Amino acid sequence: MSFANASYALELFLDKVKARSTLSTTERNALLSLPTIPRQFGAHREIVRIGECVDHACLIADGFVSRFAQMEDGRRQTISVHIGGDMVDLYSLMLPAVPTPLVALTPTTVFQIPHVALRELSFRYPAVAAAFWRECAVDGTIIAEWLISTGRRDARGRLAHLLCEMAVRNNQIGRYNYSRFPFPMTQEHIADALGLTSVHVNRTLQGLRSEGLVDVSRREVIVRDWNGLVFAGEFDPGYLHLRNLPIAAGLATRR
Amino acid sequence: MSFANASYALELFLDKVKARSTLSTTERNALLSLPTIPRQFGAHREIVRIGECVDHACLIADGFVSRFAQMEDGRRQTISVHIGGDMVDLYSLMLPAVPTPLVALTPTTVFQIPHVALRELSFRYPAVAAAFWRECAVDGTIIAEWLISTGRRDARGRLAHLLCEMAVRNNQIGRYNYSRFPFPMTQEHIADALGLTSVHVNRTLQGLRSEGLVDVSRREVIVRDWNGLVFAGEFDPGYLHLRNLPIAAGLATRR
DNA sequence: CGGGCGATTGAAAAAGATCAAGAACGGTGG
DNA sequence: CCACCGTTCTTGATCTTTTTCAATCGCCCG
Repeated sequence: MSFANASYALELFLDKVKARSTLSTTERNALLSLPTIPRQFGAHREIVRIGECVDHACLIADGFVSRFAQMEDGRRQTISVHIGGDMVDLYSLMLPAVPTPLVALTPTTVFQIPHVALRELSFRYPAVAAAFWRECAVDGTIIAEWLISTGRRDARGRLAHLLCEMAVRNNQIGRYNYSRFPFPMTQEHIADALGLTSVHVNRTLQGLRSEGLVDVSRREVIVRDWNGLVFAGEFDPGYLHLRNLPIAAGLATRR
Repeated sequence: MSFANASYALELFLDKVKARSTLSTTERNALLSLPTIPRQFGAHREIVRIGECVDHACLIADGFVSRFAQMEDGRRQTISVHIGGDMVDLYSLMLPAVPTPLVALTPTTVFQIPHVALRELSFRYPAVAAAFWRECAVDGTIIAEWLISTGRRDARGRLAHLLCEMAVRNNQIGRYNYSRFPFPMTQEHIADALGLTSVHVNRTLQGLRSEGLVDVSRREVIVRDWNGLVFAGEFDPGYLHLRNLPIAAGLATRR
């Protein structure tokens, strides 16, 4: 089954926006009528290049995308990863010069939405402008959470936290549940996202499997013990700002 | 000399906004007439508490403030640090529930600006709204840069990067130059900002000093070799989005 | 069937954490 | 001005985590 059509993607995005902001019917419909330019990207293709000055934002319909920084010696740090329904670079409306490139990890369908259209929509409906602004703020809190994880958790904790986040986000778009979702990152990609080496990710993954917490393969994640994984990652989903999260009890909480 | 008056603080903030957005005279004046509620905080006092739902943003006039996350076992990760002229939590306009507390490291003068006033201003002047939104986006890129640093640089690189950033930001508010600026963080604070232990920060600091790059004390930073420090931290100030940065040649660049 | 990418393993080295103790510093009260 | 106290800094020794390097394995795809 294919998820690669524009109105479906816009609906996924709207679902997420609705979980964080309140919009009237008119505003929702206006958002759903945003113009879109379909684009296909093969695996490993760059969706936006560093330095480029973009005049559109990218809405992912299907696929898996990551944003990363690259150092001169080749080291990489992934800043965010994205799945269907994510408006990957809404912030580009305010900062059109791309600081960190976007790459497709799997074949990906993207709908480009012109900045002019987004601006016009925000101008006509202040509530939509606020909602967009709020989405950007949430993106910031997610990056902050990654910083916390990278700065203060060991490899096992970081891995568990990342997997929990991806479980919840996949669940939110309604395609999958917590116990099993697609996960096309290589161990190298995971390492880049967690500030580790792929060798260490490999060994840590084996640890999580042998603890009976989770199985991670190149295609998908199978969660064996959700509460255990949440505990290992000290995962508290509040930072994702999704209302009505059907999370099981026993979540770690930060003081 | 005291920097603790509201119009001076607003001017500092406006200077930064102007470096990133274009505003008309009317808009600038409107921004400068924002109402402010002065607050004083002693060292180690919490400026906003976690979980609290705020109805104002905090503009720092004078002092040094940090935002941090705390784990259950007491480990801390600092997410951002702030100096005079920073509107620390503009994002709270969109996400009023405080996810990470703010603490004063030194005696600090804060001017609280009511959300209603900020909202009214943005409503009347769309360019101001855009400027605020852009400020939030820049805050996000700074956090992303911290993530990159924490994920992919060793202790020496992280330290150098942090010191370069603070040099530039202090310089931007026009009080100090690159070679010497106040820096009231303890080695423990620095460790919390870099995802290290204070012991390791201590040793790394000694390394930087013996390399002749920089002297860091509890009061101030004295930069001995700016280019060397920039190189050590692979520092490229672009992410701060400050126009007309009078940076010396020889900056590291990311591909 | 072959090639290539990604996963896996082992051994050794390095970076950083931990623990514990002592020195220096900064501010306070007498 | 000095003595004292708590905080911060400094140091050494040791332990742990993670990286590095190098080799092999295995699987998927053309």
